[in-house]
Amino acid sequence: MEDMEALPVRFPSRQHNHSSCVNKLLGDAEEECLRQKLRFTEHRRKVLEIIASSHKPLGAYDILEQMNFSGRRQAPVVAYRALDFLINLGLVHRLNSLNAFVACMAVGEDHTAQFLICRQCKNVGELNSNRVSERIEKDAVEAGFQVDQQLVEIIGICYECAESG
Amino acid sequence: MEDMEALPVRFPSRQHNHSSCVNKLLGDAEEECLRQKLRFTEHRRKVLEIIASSHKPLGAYDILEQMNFSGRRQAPVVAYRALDFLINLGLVHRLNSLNAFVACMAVGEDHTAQFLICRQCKNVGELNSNRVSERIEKDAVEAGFQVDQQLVEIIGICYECAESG
DNA sequence: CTTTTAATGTAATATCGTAACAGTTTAACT
DNA sequence: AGTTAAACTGTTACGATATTACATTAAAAG
Repeated sequence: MEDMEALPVRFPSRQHNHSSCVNKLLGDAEEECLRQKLRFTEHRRKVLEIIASSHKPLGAYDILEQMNFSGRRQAPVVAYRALDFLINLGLVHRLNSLNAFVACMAVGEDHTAQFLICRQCKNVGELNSNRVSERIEKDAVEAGFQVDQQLVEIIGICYECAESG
Repeated sequence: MEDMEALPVRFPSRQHNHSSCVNKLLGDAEEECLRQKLRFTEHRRKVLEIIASSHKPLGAYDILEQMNFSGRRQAPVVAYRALDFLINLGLVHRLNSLNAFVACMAVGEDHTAQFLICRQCKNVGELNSNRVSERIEKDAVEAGFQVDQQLVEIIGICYECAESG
């Protein structure tokens, strides 16, 4: 018997409005930092803002380029430090197959994420399937392996790209 | 009801003898190249040999270092070209989370692989669970996504490391 | 108001990967 | 065999990604 619960999936549609999700994410970040007594500094806010403004994955150096507020070029490590922070907080995910970063689409939902990477439009969605993560966990354990972390990246064609040929 | 078939998993044990699997892999490679009329050149043989001699993932530059047969240092592109070839043939896998490469442990079995990466001993195993790959495929499709490729890397502690504390 | 912890600034460098192009070898076809 | 086409190699240079190290400043805790 299949599990019948709805499958939580988030894939950005074309007419999707970014500004609302940017605001949501910034709010979540502030809240979470307050709760955990962490500092949501300018760099961190800026990096989160940049990432959240794109559903296409951004490289660290792309982000860096957009950080030139003061006309001054920042050193790479500035971006990486902020990214590390945001990743630890669960606000940003790293896509290993692309060396790139995306904003989390399911903050605070205690989710395990599988990433859906469209090789045509380059958008990235998040499939939050507990069935997948549990299947992986079970099979790994059955194989004698204790799981700490799962990295699942699924490459293919998203719905909208498939529709429009 | 669970699927009761045995779960194919390959994780190198400590007393594992490499030389036999190196030979097996080289044989498979030759055979496959003959079948597909591809050339199994010196570089390709050497790179496969190097990778197969380690169950720990090797970076491209680690491999390169071991390619100094003629005393001469090879250019990086030499290693990358051979790696591309071997990956396309399914003899070598790339681990995206490590920027590193491992020999395939299930050549010719038409498998989908999930990698088990022990963060203690650094050995890498291969879980070839169709249940996992099918679960991913089904859930992605249900989410409107057409899957071309799955990347699954599982990080944790292998059986032997868990045993020995 | 001092201690100590966290974050930043800055420079340098390590690591990973590819582009471009000339030259050579191998295979395929008269 | 001789010619052509395709694949592979050698070499240089460079691009892209990421980290180390250390001095300085800002914030929180006592």
